[in-house]
Amino acid sequence: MKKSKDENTEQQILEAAKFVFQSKGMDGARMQEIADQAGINKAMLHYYFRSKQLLFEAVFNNAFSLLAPQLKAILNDESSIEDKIKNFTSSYISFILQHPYIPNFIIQELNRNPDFMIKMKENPNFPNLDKFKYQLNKDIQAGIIKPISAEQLFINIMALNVFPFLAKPLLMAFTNSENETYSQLMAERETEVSSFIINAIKKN
Amino acid sequence: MKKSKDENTEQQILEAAKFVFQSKGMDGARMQEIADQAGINKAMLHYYFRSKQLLFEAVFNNAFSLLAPQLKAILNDESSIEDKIKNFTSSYISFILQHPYIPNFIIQELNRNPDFMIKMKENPNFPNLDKFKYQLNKDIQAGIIKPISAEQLFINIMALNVFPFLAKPLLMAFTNSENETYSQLMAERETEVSSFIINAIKKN
DNA sequence: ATTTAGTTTAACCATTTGGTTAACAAAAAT
DNA sequence: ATTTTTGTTAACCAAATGGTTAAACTAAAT
Repeated sequence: MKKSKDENTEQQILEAAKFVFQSKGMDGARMQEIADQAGINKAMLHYYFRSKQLLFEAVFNNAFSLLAPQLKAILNDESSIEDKIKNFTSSYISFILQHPYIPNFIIQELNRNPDFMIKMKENPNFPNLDKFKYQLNKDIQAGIIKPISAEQLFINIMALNVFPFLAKPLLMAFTNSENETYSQLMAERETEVSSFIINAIKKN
Repeated sequence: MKKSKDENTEQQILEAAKFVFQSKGMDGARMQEIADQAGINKAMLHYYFRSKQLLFEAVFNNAFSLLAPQLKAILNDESSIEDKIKNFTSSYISFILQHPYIPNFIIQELNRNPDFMIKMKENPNFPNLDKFKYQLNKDIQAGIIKPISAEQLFINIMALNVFPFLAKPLLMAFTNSENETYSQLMAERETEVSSFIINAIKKN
């Protein structure tokens, strides 16, 4: 069997497809551009992935499976609520530095085709809020944390972490920053965001 | 001159284009679909707007000029910081109910083509943070509010308000809600978000 | 009544695009 | 050594797409 050769090509295609799909979206991406980016013939894309749709789904699933563990950490590990918030904030920011296009890509494509989410949810280890909710309610009853629903707190944590990267062009304009100063703003958020959240929910 | 007729057609085109562009984006939108939606011949689109690009820009600018006043309110009116946060939160949520596609559309298209923002910024009455910053610093020095940069606070306010609508499909999955229960969650946020922010920044 | 100017349509066009095919190359298996 | 399987390419194809054109239609101005 030829192994090295085709696994290599398949990987090259996925790399190229990831680059093109994540920067232009499903509708804006062109099969020819992906082939050029991978340095191969366009027919190879169909040889390995059959159609644009299936190649796209491969890229999307890859991206989603990178994001999921980030979320599981905050929802299911054993640390305290306060530590979870701190850990999530700092790990999310370093995640973004490695995969800057992922959040935008996922949000954009989910809005284009919300059915994607249905398939994802069928996965039995799709993250859920149960543990986080239980833990939060315990802290609320113990009087450590002000009353808030787990759903709302989860949304707030996600919002404060993810939004600044989604809305980068808009926020750069409003805060009157260049690329560099905006990155600085984002770096400051690593501590800023978690203390903001903790101030909001902690009883004094 | 025939006036009523053509102004009507132009308006119908804009309505249809808004619908199609805002739900499918520039790349996903088809001129034929816009024409069908408007109930007219495809050639009319070019007669009135010359090209897909120009028609798109008309729709984009319309959308943006609906959003801008929302932001100006929080940045430039005379109320206290606390009131601004409350007002923005509740007015933003009712804005979304009237124009549910706008935030997604703007964020998506700005990421596709950040140069759009450059033209917008050239507008002399493009919103800026100066007044908000001055007002916030005064409150911080007076000891009413904990130290935080105006940029970070502004980002946080935007994030908490806008993100839940951008990430609706994702958050519906995580919070395990259907359309109806998710709308309820959003309704709760009208008070939830502003008290969350105020708790985070107010000195006790 | 006729000219004039703007509006609308059907038919058409060139290009782009996702996808296919048939022939060729290179390993593996026999 | 030769057959078979797998990988790769260039050329091709049909459908879709943004855009154009020339003719027909409409209503106001003369």
